[in-house]
Amino acid sequence: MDAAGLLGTSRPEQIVAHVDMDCFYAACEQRREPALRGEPLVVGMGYENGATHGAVATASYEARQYGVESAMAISEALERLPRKVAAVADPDLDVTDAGFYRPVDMDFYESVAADVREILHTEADIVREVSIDEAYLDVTEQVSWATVESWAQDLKDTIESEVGVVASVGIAPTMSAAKVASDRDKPDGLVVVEPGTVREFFADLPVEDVHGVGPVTASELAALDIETAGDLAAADPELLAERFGERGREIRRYARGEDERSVTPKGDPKSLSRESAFTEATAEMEAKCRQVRTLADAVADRAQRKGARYQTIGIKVVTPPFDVNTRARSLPGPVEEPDLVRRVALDLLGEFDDDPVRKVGVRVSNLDFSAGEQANLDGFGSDAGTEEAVDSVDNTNSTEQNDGGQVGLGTFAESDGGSEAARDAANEETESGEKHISLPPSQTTLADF
DNA sequence: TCTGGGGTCCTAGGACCC
DNA sequence: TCTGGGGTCCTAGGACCC
Repeated sequence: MDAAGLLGTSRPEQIVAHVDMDCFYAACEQRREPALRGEPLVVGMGYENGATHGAVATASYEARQYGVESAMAISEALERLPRKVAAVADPDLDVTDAGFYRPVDMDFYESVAADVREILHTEADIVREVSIDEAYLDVTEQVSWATVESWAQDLKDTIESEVGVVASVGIAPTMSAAKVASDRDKPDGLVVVEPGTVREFFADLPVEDVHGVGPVTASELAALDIETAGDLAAADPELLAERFGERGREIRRYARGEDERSVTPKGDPKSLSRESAFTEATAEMEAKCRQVRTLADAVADRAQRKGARYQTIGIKVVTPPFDVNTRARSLPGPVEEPDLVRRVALDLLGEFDDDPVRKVGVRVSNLDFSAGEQANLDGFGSDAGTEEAVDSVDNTNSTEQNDGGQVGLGTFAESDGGSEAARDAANEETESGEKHISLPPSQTTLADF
């Protein structure tokens, strides 16, 4: 509609900075435990001190020297880089070729990331956080191409002196180029890609470096003799579209330095989920149910803290060797009802009764953030109508929410007016025998689910 | 190399409606 | 009874990102 939209690329050059913390989890551990600085250090997810299961979340550069990479199984990492204590005890091992292992501590990393974020928001007008350790900044209005490098150096210095972790920064006229630039000279990198040089900058890079090209696409591209970003930039767009759909055109545009995206702050999440793996695959229903209940409660709790109501509840079940199954069920309208998350998740899990399972997850999606405080009132009101939890297992805190004399909340009773009638209607089958449920979207008494 | 946890977007098929 | 075509919503899976 507006001129910028019609003109596309002719919009004035943006100046985009991509800020990427260097092996962030490891850096946080080193900040907390300075003796770990300069040592090979592995931070493991699903890992407990002294154990061998889990996967590498982050490895320090010293640990990477030994071939330890992120996403690698801890067991394999240990083969390449033994634990220091093990090496001390074992005469066959060299203590100098050993390292330290720590479990992930997200709460701590979050607190460090918050400190970094504060600096980013102080130093840039527009910030888009991509993950805990990465963000795009739009600094078009505050610096020029002539001054951006010293601005970036100041930013890096500030982060290091105030927070104690190191960032790499890439500057470019597009987001995709800035991202690659921040990675170019890690650790402690600072790379500026001037306007007009983006395609040239990409040309010799392997296709995997292009945003949106993962292992699967890369090997399919290799079969087409497309191995560098330059090859991709020069490839026939129709051929790519045929092979990869719209994404094919998109990765080609990125490789050519064409990226229309502008930096916008991140909006509300689209889904919330929790998952966790069993130490080894189990077919035992009781164990699976217990896990799903725990995850369902955790997800519902997060949704509540974020003020999100959800219309779809789903599970993920990973069966050996590594088959990912998802099941989901949508409700007539968004709700905030932890008990429902549990019941639906357990119900969906029923399909996998006898299957060995290595991992389960619970997700809510179709989120609605519009409710605000009304969600709490709704949630409370509907609680009264929902009968006791089906499985009466751990009801240790069942006493709290019961009466409490909530007369003071009478003001909203009006808006809840027709609910009881609607409820009754919904719980009966229509005369024709169809199960036609026509609840208004805000209705939360969905006992049938 | 048997593989953690939290997300996003895209695609394809089926149901359903007009 | 058979026939069109378009649109939307839902589910499931896949690829990708960090």
